[in-house]
Amino acid sequence: MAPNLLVKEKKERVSRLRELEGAGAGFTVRLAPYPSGAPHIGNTRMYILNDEYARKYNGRLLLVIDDTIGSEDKFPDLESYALIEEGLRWLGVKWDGIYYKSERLEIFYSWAERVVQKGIAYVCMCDAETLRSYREQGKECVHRSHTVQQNLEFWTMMVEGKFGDGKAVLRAKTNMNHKNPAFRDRVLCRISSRPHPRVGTKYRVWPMLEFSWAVDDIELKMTHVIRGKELVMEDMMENFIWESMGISGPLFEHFGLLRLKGVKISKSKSRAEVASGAFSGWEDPRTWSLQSLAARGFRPEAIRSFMLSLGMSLADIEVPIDSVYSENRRLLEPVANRYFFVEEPVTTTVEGLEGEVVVESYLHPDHPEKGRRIIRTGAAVCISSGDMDSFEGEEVRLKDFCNVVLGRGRSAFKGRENRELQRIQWVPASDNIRCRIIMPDGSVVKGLAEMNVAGVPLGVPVQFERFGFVNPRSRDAEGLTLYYTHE
RNA sequence: GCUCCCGUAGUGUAGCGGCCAAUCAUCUAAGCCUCUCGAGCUUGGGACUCGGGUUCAAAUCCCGACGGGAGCACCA
Repeated sequence: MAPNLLVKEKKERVSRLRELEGAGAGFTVRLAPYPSGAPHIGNTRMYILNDEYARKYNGRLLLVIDDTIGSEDKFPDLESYALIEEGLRWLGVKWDGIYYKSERLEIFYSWAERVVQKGIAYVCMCDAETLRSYREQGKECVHRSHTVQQNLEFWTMMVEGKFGDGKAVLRAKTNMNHKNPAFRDRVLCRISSRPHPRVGTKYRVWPMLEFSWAVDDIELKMTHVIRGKELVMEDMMENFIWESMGISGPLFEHFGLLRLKGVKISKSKSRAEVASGAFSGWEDPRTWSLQSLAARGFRPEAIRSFMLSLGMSLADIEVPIDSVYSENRRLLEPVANRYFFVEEPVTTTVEGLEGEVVVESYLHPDHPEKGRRIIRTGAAVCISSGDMDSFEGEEVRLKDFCNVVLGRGRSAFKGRENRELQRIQWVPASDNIRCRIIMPDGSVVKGLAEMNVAGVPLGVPVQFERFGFVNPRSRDAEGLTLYYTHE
């Protein structure tokens, strides 16, 4: 190959994902969201990486809804299934098949039996506390020495409902003296009679994450598992089970923990707030759900390129949310039309101005071909109270219109020629549209926009000059409701 | 405490034995441009945690220290 081609290729390398060991034909990975609320920005790293690797290797991406029974404060709900698919579609993630853990209990049961038969799992009837303290002490309990036959019987009793909730669990027989206390005889299956949104009370024994995956990573023929590194312990469990059974499983790949500075996400809190009405719904920006990002006018590609820029680094990182914003701004900036908006308006009348004035400006200063916008105004205009506070008594330019010495109530006209003055946005006092803007923290900013905004299409972000990008969402008699995207 | 992981500019990231007086993005400073405190253009700023070792050669390999993070749930 010619050397100049090599150089070119090196320059075009734009955050290319590193190669995965053993990736090739048949490459299969999976996405395993848990349906306890809408998917949020924090979940997208896992989504994007799996999706992107599946594309890179021309492989398969399976969507496996991880809807086991969960816990007291983390349980599946029906609404979330749809929210997940909707969110993923918006993100541009394409899956080649969808599975539900809740439909695969029989498969887990048969594996559980095999595991018991192999002698690498036993039914333990210690309560949670005893179990934990024994694990800490490295002490074996009496149940550990039961025979395979006894364990098989106990297991059958578990499945048949002879034990109450929490009265028995299936545990892996790893090693109670394992140097890593977290690895000592972990629980594989437990009993919960809580009704499941899809299968009700049909099943009472549910697998833990690591066991369900020890099964499904084989059953669904995964070649690789790309997951956060908080799950390395689970890899160890899966590997233990596979090794004990003499089968080989997929390769594990991890990425480090990502924290977004300026973003606090709690799915369970969001769910509670959405349910109580404290949040307006899953579109409420405070949920940081994909639905809310869509409502704010984010481009899914911005999320994708941001996540890809982090790569597969194992380091735990904290990145300011502004990095995501600047990624999105890059996409919005060239296409978003510009309009005037004034926050908390105050009226001032330009003295010495008669009749109606027609003001023309561009929809986008960098793209004159997009056309012009026209504002017809009288002498009375509204400006934001913030600008009034800052510039009262000074000569400023009402952008594209005229220069005035700003005063409360009345301003003195200083000519229309374009001069180098502080420029401020304004709207005609008589002809404007009321706007309410939902801010990322859930607060509402009220103000007035020029009338051209009234006809703007919903769902297409625009820029309110010197205010920020906003996404028009709905229109009613009260005016326009928009979501604030970012600066 | 125990186990594991990580440590390149402010924040991320590339590099993974010589081409590195270290890439890119963001950030930041100045200038140009612009009827937005936007965008664009130009120029500049800023980093291999520390200490040993291996080697002709180390950001890259080894050891130790220090710092950060995660796991130690009958959640995922």
